[in-house]
Formats: sequence, C-alpha cells, structure tokens
Amino acid sequence: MRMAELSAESGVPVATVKYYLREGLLPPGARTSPNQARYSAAHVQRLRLIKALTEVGGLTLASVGAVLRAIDEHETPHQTMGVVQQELAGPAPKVSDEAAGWATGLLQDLARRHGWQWHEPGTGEPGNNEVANLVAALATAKELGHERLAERLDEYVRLALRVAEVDVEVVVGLTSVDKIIEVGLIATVLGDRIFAGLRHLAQEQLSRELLGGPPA
Amino acid sequence: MRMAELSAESGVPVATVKYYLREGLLPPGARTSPNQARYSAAHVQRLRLIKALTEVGGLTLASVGAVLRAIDEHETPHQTMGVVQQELAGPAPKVSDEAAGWATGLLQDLARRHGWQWHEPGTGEPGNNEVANLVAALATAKELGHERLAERLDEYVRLALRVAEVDVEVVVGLTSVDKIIEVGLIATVLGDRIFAGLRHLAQEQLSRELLGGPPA
DNA sequence: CCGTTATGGGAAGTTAAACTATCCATGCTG
DNA sequence: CAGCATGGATAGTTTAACTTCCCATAACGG
Repeated sequence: MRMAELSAESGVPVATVKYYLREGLLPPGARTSPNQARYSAAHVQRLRLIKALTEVGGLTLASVGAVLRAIDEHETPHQTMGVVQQELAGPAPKVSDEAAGWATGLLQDLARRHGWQWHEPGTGEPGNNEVANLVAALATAKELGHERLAERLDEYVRLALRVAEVDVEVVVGLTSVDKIIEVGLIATVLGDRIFAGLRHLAQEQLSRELLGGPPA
Repeated sequence: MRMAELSAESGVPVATVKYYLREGLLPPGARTSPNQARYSAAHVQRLRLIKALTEVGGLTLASVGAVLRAIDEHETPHQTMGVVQQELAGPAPKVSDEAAGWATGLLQDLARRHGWQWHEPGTGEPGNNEVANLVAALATAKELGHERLAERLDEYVRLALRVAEVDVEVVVGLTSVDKIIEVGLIATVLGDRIFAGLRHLAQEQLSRELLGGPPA
C-alpha cells in the first residue's frame, strides 16, 4: 500500500505520516525504486498505536519514540515495561525538600512493609520517574495542607495491588514475547485511563448518594 | 504582602503571577492606591493550588480556570466535583463509530448492572467528558485488537468502587462546604496520580516475580 | 527631600511541540 | 503522454505558557 491508502486506513493525514517518518516514529516503507516505497499492515498498526499513546495515553511524541524504540530493540518484557512506565510518568515536578523528604519516608516505610523494591537512582543517574512522581504527588498534598490523604495510603496500596493482579492476569497465558509486551503496553496506558474513568464514575455515584444530587 | 513576597512564598516567578492575574486565574489584590495592591495568604494558597493542578494534575491553564471559577461560584459540592471531573478528563479523542458503539454498549450494560447513572448529553449539549473518554479508551483497545482487556472490566469496576469508597471516607466528616470541595478536588486530582503510581509499582513487583527480573 | 529600587499593568517577544503547507523532481496510470 | 500521486526536504502555522520590556507611579533609605 502507498501513502494515500496508509493515510486512509490509519486516519492520519499524509503530511503527518511524513512527519512521523522524519521523526523516526514510523519505520520507512520498503523501497520499490530509489524514490518510491510500499507500506504494510504493520505500518497501519503502528500509526494506530501512536494515536493511542498520544491521544488516549497523553504521551508526547518524544515519549512515544522512546517507547517504540524500547519495543523494537527487543529488551526483555520487564525492561520494556520499565521504559513504558518511565515515559508514561514523565518528568516529576519539583517540590520543596522538606515535603519531598516526608513523602519519601512514607514510601520507604511502605516498601519495607510490603517487601517492595525498585530501581533507586545511583548518584547522578536519571532516577525513577515513577517513584519521583509519586513522591511529588504526595509532597504536593502535604504542601497544600492535606496530609490527611496520606493516612489512607495503605488502603490504596492494598487496592492497587489487587488491580495490578488483574492487570497481570490479562497478560499471563500469552506465549509470544511480542504479544506480552504489546498487551502490557496497552494495558498500562489504556488501563490507567480506564481505571481512572471508572473511579470517577464510582465517585460520582457515591457522592450522589452522600452529598445529595441536584434536584434539577 | 506585595508581588516580590507573594512570588517568593509561592515559588512562582513575578512575571508568571502577573500573567495569571491577567488571565483571571488569580483574583486581583486589595488596592492600597490606584496603582498598588496587597496580596494575602489566600493568594499564596491559590498559586500553590494552580501549581498542583497544572504540574501534578496535568491540567491546562484553561481547565484550571474553569475549576477555580466553579469553586468560586459556590456551586454545590456535587456540581463542583462534576466540573473538576469534566476538566480533568478533557476532550475525548475521536474514535470510529463502530468501536464507540461497542464500548458504549459495554458501559451501558455496566451501568444497568450496578445501577449507575450519569448525566447523558441531551441533543446538542456538551456531553460528559468522563464517559466519552472512557468510551474512547475502551474503543481504542478494540481498534488495536485488544478486546480481551474489556473482559476484566467487571473486576476493575468492583475495585474502582472500593477505591472510590476510600476517597469518600477521606471527605466525610468534614463540616465546611469549602473544605469538602477543596479536599475533594485535591483527592481527585492528586489521588489519580497517586493511585496510578502505586498501581505501576505494584505491577513492577508482580512482573518481577512472574517475568523474572533482569540478572544485571 | 530625593535618588534608587520596586510595583502594577500592558504590549510584544520567546520557546517548544505538533503539525501543515509548499516545492520539486520523479514515478505511476489511464 | 498528460496529469495526478509520491517521497523528500524546507519553511510556515498554531497554540500554550510563559518571559521580556517598558513606563508611569509608589515606596524606601539616607
């Protein structure tokens, strides 16, 4: 298939497809002459994936590039998912040292009690965006005067673990490594959105009952 | 307090504070002369809130404006939280009608079984971003060939309900309406990030056990 | 009292991301 | 073989979120 069809199949404008090719997000098509190329169904799928990651997952194109590169380089599923989480989290905002220390303490306590561990930044290393963002969110709550929120952290952890167990069930049973990575990626990126949406709907139901819905 | 101090207290540059004033995100200070103003601790708190909503919550300034306006206009907590969720979700990406129909069916089935209801858009109305985003996320999974994910939807719903119960517990017991709204806002915006972070950490622990951590 | 510094306010400039438009030489197609 | 499509490159556009600059007025320090 050629440009026009690729564009039509994927719903991405021709100019944008060219842009993605330039940026290396989409691999070049197979040459049929020094000046022409053919694209495959894999190109369509990749364009759909890019759309999903940016529009639904909210990733920047730079992050999408990092994720796609990790997939293509055939790291282990564990490593690839690490990149996905790293990019999904993005750089953490800066918070005051004091609040950050408090939040870090909370997390370390949590990790100790649950036997969790994660890649901690050796001096000067890039660090773990995921953890940094979590610290930043907790620290921000404290800076706003809402340490209260953290009191329930243990319950959130228990539930997060249950959710993660379901996430993993979706993946186990798959044999192909590629499939595991792809499903893991989708489950993580879309899963976050879906769960957040469900949580909000659930909140609305409970709040309707407790706070009283508007009569109008 | 004047500009310089407000800026120092909040950690927001003077030029940016002026920008927020122009945009109406920050109420003007109390005039002390036709040409001078004094700012209060409330201004500092609001700047911190804006920072939290943009940096941690990922809201655009336009969305922050909508949320702040809803708070200031003293709608009921239920209505205000509706605005917060609306803005937090943002506009939903477009998906194919077919996938959207499938996803909508899933959700309606869910709503029926759990007795949930939500504000459905009357013809021509703005609609419910939250639901639209959820539909888009589910539809995208289908378009990518991962309907599988939706099979577990019921379990996610059960867990989301449990999470929402904890969310609500954080708020009940508060007497002041303002407090309820503020805590609800923080809990929703930061809560999403915190829970997503915990979920990712939990996923990493489980994936380490199942897929095997890297030997290096 | 007066020179220096800070302030409120607005207009214009900047930066980065993500496209979008325009060209052009070549290739395919009816 | 006339004309539209394509690959490839360069330049332009749009939007968000600032940042810079400027100026008339205020405040402050000696």
